[in-house]
Amino acid sequence: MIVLDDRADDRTRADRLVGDVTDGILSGLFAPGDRLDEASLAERYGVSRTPVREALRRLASSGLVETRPRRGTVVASLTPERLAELFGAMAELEATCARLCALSMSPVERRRLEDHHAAMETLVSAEDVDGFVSANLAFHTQIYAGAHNGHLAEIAAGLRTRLMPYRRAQFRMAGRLPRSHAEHGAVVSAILAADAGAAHGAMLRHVSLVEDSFERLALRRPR
Amino acid sequence: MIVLDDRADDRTRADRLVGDVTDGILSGLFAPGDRLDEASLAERYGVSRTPVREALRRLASSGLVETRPRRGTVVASLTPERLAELFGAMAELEATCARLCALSMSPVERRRLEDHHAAMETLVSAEDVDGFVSANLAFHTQIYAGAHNGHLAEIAAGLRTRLMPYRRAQFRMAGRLPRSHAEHGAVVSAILAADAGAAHGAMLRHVSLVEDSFERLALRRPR
DNA sequence: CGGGGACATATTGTATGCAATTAAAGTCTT
DNA sequence: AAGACTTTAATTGCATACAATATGTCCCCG
Repeated sequence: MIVLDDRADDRTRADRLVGDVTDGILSGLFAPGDRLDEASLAERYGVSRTPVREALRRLASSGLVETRPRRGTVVASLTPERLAELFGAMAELEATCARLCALSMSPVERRRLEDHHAAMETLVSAEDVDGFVSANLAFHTQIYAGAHNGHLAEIAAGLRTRLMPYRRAQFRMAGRLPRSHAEHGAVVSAILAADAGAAHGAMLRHVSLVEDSFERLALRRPR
Repeated sequence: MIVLDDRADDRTRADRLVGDVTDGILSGLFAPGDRLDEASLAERYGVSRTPVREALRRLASSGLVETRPRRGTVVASLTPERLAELFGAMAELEATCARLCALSMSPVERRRLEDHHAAMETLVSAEDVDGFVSANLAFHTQIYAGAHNGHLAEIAAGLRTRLMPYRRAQFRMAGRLPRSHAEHGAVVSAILAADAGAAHGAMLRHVSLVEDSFERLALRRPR
């Protein structure tokens, strides 16, 4: 039997739609406030309304879109206040993870974190923004994992993806790379020294500074 | 003209099912590990499979049930490790909120918190467990609100609800009421003194102790 | 007597049709 | 001409039918 492109994996259509629509939102194809009409999405992706509905419901529970009964779904548009809350929550969560890392990371984990941070130095000198962005994600993921609390890690990672679209241009700001790297250094040192308070503070400062740079960006290009 | 309770019932069937099935799980009607078959649920609640599916998906995203593609849905059974993670995450979140309270509660909020705590003294002396449980929820809710971060508050409140069934019997343990009240006292003092570190520590200890008492309970009555 | 495989059954995933509700356009009255 | 009511179009909510897949059973073979 000839199997067309449809049978690549056992993921359901709704699963794939969640990914596709998420990408659409993150890429700007669907802008905040845009109406996500079930029939149009179904046609666009070549499926029926049923899996589209399921995907939209899941996106709603993750906060990427907002659905009101019988009134349809729109891409979530975050008010500046709400956005600040999300950034603040993420900063606190990451700081908490860093604190737990300082307390409970295994020697191997500490070593890997140190190595990873050292390796990022190269990316900074080369001004390899894309490489840094990707390594940065890995760095923070290591922090989540080092907290040894899967649920905290889930929450933090979820928040990070959700805030991704609002952070894209950040690392392209002049001098942001070396600064981020230096801040990472403070976090790593504190964790290696098992200084919980310092790790918390350093991470809180780091993520909050990223937030600041976002806000300056947002002010320059409102809406 | 006559627009009294327009909010009467715009809830969808799926909305109601989420509530019903949640109650069923929390009340023990559906035990962890039980299979939640779409057709049976549809018949039981007198609806079609469509809203049942939607409700199950939402419950899955809240963590109350687990769904695997083409393999159906079962009531989530938390392993002891997973449960410990959830309690740990809640402890950290509440501690973070307490820390933020110490830093940023308004004078009015501090006053209200102090008053509320003082009023709980009466419930302790009277050994009014139900009253204390309810006042306890209000106490922690004030802490969430005092952090001035709606998203953190949402996460913390969600976790608290999810863990509710595992905490029910706790306050009935001998001597738990006065002890909890004393721990609250430490938190309140630290917040009133604007001592962020102490507030964090006191809340972390408080919630972790509650967790301990749960674990002793769970060990005594396994499954 | 045990194991592997084909078949049967049950359950989920998807599509489609209909009903209910909302938002909007148009009409009528004052 | 402005506002309110009626009507109309569009979209969501729900039900049902069909398709695809996992699970359980039975038989055959070793």
